[in-house]
Amino acid sequence: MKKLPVELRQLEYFQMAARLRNLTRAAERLHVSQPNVTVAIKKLEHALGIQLFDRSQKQLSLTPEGNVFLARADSALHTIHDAILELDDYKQLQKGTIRIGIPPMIGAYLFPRIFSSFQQQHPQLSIYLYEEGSMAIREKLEGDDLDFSFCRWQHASLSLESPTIIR
Amino acid sequence: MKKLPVELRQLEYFQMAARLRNLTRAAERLHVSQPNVTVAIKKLEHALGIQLFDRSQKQLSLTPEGNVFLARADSALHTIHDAILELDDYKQLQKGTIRIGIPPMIGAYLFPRIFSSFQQQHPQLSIYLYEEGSMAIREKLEGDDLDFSFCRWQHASLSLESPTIIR
DNA sequence: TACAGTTACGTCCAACGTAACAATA
DNA sequence: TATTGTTACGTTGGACGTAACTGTA
Repeated sequence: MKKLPVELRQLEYFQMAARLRNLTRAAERLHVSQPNVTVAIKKLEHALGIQLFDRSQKQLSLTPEGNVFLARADSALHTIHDAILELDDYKQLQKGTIRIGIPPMIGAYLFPRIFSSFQQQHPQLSIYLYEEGSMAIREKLEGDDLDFSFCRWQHASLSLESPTIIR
Repeated sequence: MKKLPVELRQLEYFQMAARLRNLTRAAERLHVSQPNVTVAIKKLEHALGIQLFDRSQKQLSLTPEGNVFLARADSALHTIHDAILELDDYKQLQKGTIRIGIPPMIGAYLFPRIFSSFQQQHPQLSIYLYEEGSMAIREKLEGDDLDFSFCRWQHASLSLESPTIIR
């Protein structure tokens, strides 16, 4: 595997410049001085051995190769951005509280075993257990007062359509 | 869009360390000194606010979060790697020669118009035109002596199965 | 003691901002 | 002349390697 001749910052500068078609405004948005954007993109072009922008007009535009590369840069930056969001969720889960709704009938007989084994695996998690009837649970779940619940009904409302499986 | 707190080099170091489960050997493979790998990964962990490696054992291993992040890092690095390969192809095309096989019958009547408009759009490309019979063209194509051809036959050989469309 | 990882430190490159310059409408 | 991009330059943060230190089989 050859070493990558590209820097993430260069990709970000290029992405912004390509979107705004204007180095000055891109620099403002990126909170850096304008020459840095010029230089970063020039270095990127040199590293890739290809011209990304057409500078012949007043309004700069992407070359065809620039367009190709932009799509890839978008994808890579998006992937990294998502990874960070994903880890943020993870962190929140690690120190957070899980609010579970559960009907008394199930809760009394089935839940204790699950609960104690879960607590062993995730000692940093607090679990708040709401033992209530299905209708009350449904209301709390829709109001985001519960994270999830064990219960069952015929017609789920639209706001609760995506099922989540946690193992 | 918030600024990314991550560097590509950090991702590369992390990726190699995760694969080899050994910072010393990772450093060798990456052609950098071993402390740099330690520091880079620590900075990455700090930037992400999460622990990527379990260092409690002799042989280090990924934490669950580390595994999650590795998949994303792999994806991002792969995307950028692919982008560079794609541009390399593009560059080769830009300064290269396209070798086209075409049967005389088609070539004489249909090709001149296409050829001249293509030359206008890509003046840097040389086109070598081989006007021959289908069997001769097929042999040259399979031997990589032609880039593509216009012709038609019943049973294409296995080495020519992937069709390419260039517009 | 051998091996893997961390900490400390001095060096150097490259990213930064400021400022001067060039080009185009 | 106003606007946008480029070139020049001095400063500095951070990535590097060397070396000393820590911890564990």
